[in-house]
Amino acid sequence: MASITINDVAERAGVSIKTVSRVLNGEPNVAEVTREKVQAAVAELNYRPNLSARSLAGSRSYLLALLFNNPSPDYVSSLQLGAIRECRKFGYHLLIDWLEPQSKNLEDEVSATIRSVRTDGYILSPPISDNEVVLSAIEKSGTPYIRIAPYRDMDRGPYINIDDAGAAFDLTTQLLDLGHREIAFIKGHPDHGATHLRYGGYSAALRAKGVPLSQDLVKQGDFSARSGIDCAEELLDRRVRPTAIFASNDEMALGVMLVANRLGIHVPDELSVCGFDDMPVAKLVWPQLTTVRQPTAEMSALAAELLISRSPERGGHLLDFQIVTRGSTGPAPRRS
Amino acid sequence: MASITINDVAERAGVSIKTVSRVLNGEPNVAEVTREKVQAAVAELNYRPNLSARSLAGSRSYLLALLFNNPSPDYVSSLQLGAIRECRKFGYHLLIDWLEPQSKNLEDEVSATIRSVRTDGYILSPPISDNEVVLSAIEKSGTPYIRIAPYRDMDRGPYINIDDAGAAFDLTTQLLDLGHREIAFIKGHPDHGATHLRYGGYSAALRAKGVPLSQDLVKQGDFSARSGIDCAEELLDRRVRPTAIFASNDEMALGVMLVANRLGIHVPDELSVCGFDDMPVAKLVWPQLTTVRQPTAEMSALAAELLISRSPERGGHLLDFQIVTRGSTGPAPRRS
DNA sequence: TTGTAAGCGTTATCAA
DNA sequence: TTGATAACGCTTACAA
Repeated sequence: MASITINDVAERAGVSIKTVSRVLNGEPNVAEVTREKVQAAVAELNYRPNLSARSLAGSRSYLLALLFNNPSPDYVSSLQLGAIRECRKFGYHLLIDWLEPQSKNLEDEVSATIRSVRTDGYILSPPISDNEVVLSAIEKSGTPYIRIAPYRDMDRGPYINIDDAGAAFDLTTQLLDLGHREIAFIKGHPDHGATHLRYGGYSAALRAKGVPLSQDLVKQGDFSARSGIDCAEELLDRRVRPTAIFASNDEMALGVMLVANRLGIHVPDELSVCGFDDMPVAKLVWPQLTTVRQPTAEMSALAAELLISRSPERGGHLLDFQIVTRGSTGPAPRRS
Repeated sequence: MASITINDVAERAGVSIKTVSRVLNGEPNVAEVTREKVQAAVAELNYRPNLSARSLAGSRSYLLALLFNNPSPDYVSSLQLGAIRECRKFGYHLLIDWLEPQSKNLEDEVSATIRSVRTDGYILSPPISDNEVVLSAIEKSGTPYIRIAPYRDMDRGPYINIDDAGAAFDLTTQLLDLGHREIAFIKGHPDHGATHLRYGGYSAALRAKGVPLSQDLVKQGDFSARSGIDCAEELLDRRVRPTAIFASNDEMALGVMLVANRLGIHVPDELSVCGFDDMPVAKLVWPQLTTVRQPTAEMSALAAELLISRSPERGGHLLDFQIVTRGSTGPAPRRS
């Protein structure tokens, strides 16, 4: 049970522990022969350095933390996988925590965590990316962090996002080009930056084509399928229906599809529907959803990579999105 | 930036660091006055013990790890939340890792992780719960572990599950009582214990009522909605259809509902559908799914609690399930 | 290029 | 009931 330590390796290789440490950390100024001897000893003993000891003695903990509070398991899960994959590449491990923004002692919880477990960095996913309490607690600790898809204070620190507004603009324009004029929009949760950016893109596209924006066609959802259902019911259960509904994420679009189905409204002949995110659910519904693919896992992987390489420079990393046209959108029906 | 250590607390309280340590760990033999003095100092300085130091010096790391490889983000996410909640109660933190069972160097990956980051315990979720390589690697390290919903070697160590077979038996019986005789079954991924147990319950129920089990009505899925769609197509796209389909999880049941929808088959009048798990998706489809509710988050919370309290005794903890009857099941249609 | 010695912030040992 | 003092397994100065 007694585990193998750096001393065992040093002894076996016939060098000092400092030299073993050098090899382990890829430091320069080690003779090639010595390096090989040490590596051989490490391999023979199947030695793994103890994380706690490393963390206590040195300046890195080989731990990253992902903070989230997001109603979409698909989205979070995708972020987790991207981060885990990247962590593994570099011998890092991922710690996760669910934060409750409306918790009264959020500040305490966060700062207690920060000071007891010193991770090498935090990945903040929306809506935590814009949470002032969390941000300032982390900043106070001096720990590096990266925000995924933030909305405010863009020059506050490093972040990763896609051009949410541009994507919504493009998709809306595509609907307009198909002849749609009554395009409804279902907004996401107000705490998420994407909500505002996507809505901005939608309204800009209408404006660009000179189509008036009617508040009757804009509904407030919260990114959950449930809210998509509720909003769709309001939008579709009336005399004059929109010819298209742009739900600002796929889960809400699923809700729309379910309602359309139930009401016997044919998609896309009578109603075009599109979503955002290209989550697995987009390919399950029939017809499959026209949506925007964003590289979720790549975003968190990049975040992890930046934190691990210790080069998270202030400023943004903009990744590419892609409009994915599937069967749920089509030409606007002619009004009788 | 220099963080507050146990020395600062000791100085402020006018005691030795050992005494502070005693108070921190709730050890006996500390005078009440002393205890209060120390607690006051801790509060004033807002001191938090350093995890790495604790882990290095002592026998606990205040870290738990959840291992998974599961196609259902809903399920995994629910397990994570249960574990996180419980961890927070006791000042623990949760580390997660995605394992690839078919990876050639799985053994290495697991044992490397185990020996570099010494967690106080592992929570194994299906299908990892039955992975021999992972199990023996953990056992070799002497780290406690708890299996969620395992299938084999039940007396190998502690585990937590529900009576999957019993639940499937009850639900199948309910369908039989509604008059169904042609009840199709969609199996889950073969690596998951639940797959075999649920199928066992289904067939036992048929046997109990003297209804012959037809292999034509049993399809092999993998717990993904996609596979539910594929199996449903095979089952429904034929002259003589089953009158009910029991999908062994909700995601596959969603697939079935989508296909039925597409084919214009009315649920539940022409076809009864039921699922298993009572995931959020069960309430999204229309009609809502009849399913089995299992306390996923409670299962992982219990696992965490047992590991933290260091009392994971060999043997099982059986939690209650509940049949949830909703609109997707009804009396069998009369054959013309 | 290599090694010695001093921490890092806790818990464990053992004596007072 | 308390407190010196020695680990724990590493990294970081600083020498050699």
